[in-house]
Amino acid sequence: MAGSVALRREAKIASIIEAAWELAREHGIGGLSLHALAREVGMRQPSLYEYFASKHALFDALFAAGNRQLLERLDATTFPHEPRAALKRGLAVFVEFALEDSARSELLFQRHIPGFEPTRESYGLAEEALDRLVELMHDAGVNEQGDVDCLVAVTAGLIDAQMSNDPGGDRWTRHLDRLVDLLVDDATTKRRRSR
Amino acid sequence: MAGSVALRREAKIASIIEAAWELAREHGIGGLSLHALAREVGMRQPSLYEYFASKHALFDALFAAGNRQLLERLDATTFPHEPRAALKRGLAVFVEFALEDSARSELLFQRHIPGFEPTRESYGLAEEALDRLVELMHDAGVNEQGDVDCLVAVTAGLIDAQMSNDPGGDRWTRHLDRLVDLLVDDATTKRRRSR
DNA sequence: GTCTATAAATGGATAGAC
DNA sequence: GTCTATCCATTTATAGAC
Repeated sequence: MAGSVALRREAKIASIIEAAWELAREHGIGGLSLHALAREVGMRQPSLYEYFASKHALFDALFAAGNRQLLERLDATTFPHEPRAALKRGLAVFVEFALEDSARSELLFQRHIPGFEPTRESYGLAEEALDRLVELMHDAGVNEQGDVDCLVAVTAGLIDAQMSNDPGGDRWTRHLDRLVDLLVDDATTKRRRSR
Repeated sequence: MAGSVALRREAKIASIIEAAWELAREHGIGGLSLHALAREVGMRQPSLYEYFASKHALFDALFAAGNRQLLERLDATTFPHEPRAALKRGLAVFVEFALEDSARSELLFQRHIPGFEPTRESYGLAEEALDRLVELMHDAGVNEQGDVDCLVAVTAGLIDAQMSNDPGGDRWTRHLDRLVDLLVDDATTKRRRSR
C-alpha cells in the first residue's frame, strides 16, 4: 500500500496525457489549451499545475510519450531477414506511425510549437528511434551519411505530402519501396565509389 | 493627377506588406501581430483596417505576393536547352527561393496558419508556379503523375530537412541533382513500362 | 489536491471623434 | 484616413481558501 498514492498519481498523469492527445487530434497540437484539457479530465485549469509545472512540461511529456510509442511500435515489428526488406519494413512502420496521428507527428517531427524545445532526456528517445532506422540502413549497405540523409529526407517528404494533401490515402506513400530501391541501389553500387 | 490618390494607397499597401515580411522573418509568420505591424509602419493598429479588411486578408495578400515573387524568379531564370538540365535548374531555383526566407515558405508551402485558406485568386498563382515546374518535368520525359509526385515530394523533403536542421547549409540540398537523375532515369527507362 | 478568483498579457476587431 | 478608447475573447500562470 506504500506506493498506492504514487500509483494513483501516475495513473492520473497518464489519463491527462491521453486526454491531451485526444484534444490535439481535434484542434491540432498548437490549439491545445489547458482550460479545455482540464475540463476533459474533470478538473479546473489551475489543478493541472499539480501534475505539470508548465505547459511546456506537458508538451515535453507528450513528446516523450509519443517517441516511446514509436519505439514500442518498432519493438513489436518482426523484420524480414533480408536487410533491404527489413529496411523497407522499418520505414513503412515509420510512415504508418506518422500518418495515423497528425497531431502527434506535428509535435514529434515538425517544429510547430512556439518556444518548445524537448528536454535532453526526451530528445534522447527521439534519437533512439532514429538510430533504429539508421541501423536498418547500415544493414542494407547504406553507410555514407549523405545517403542516409537522402533516405530520411525522401521518407519525410512522402509523409509530408501525403499528410498535407491526401490524409488517409496512399498517393505518395505507395512509392516508398520503389524510392528505397532506387536510393539503396545507387548507394551500394560500385560505380559511386569511383567518384 | 487623377490616380495619385490610388497610387499613394497602393504604395502604402506595398510598404505594409514589406514590413509584414520583415516582422514575419523575425517572429515567424504565426507570430505576426497587427499591433506590431502597425507600429512598424508608423500607424496604430486600427488604421490597418483601412487597407486590409481582416488579418486573413493580409495573409492572403502576403500569400499572393510571395507566389508572385516565385513566378518572377522563374521568369528571370535562363534555362539550359537540355531538358533534364533545365529541370535541375528549375528545381534548384525553387529550392533557393524556399530556403532564403523561411517565414515566406511557412506561409506559401506549409499549412501553418490556424484558419487561413488563400482565396481562389491567390491560390491560382501558387498553381501557376507549380505548373511551371511540372512542365519542366514533362519536357524531361517525366509524364506519369506518380513520377511527378515523387519529384515534388523529394524536392520538398530536401528543403524541409535543410530548413529545419541546417538552415544556410547544403547538407541535404546538395543531393538534389543526384536524386533528380535517379528519378528521371527511372521514370524514363523502358523497363518500367513493362510493369 | 482541488477549488475560486484573479492577475497579466496578447491580440483581433469595432465605434466614433476628428 | 487616422486616431483614442474600448470590447471581447483567449490563455498561461499564481495566490490563497478549503
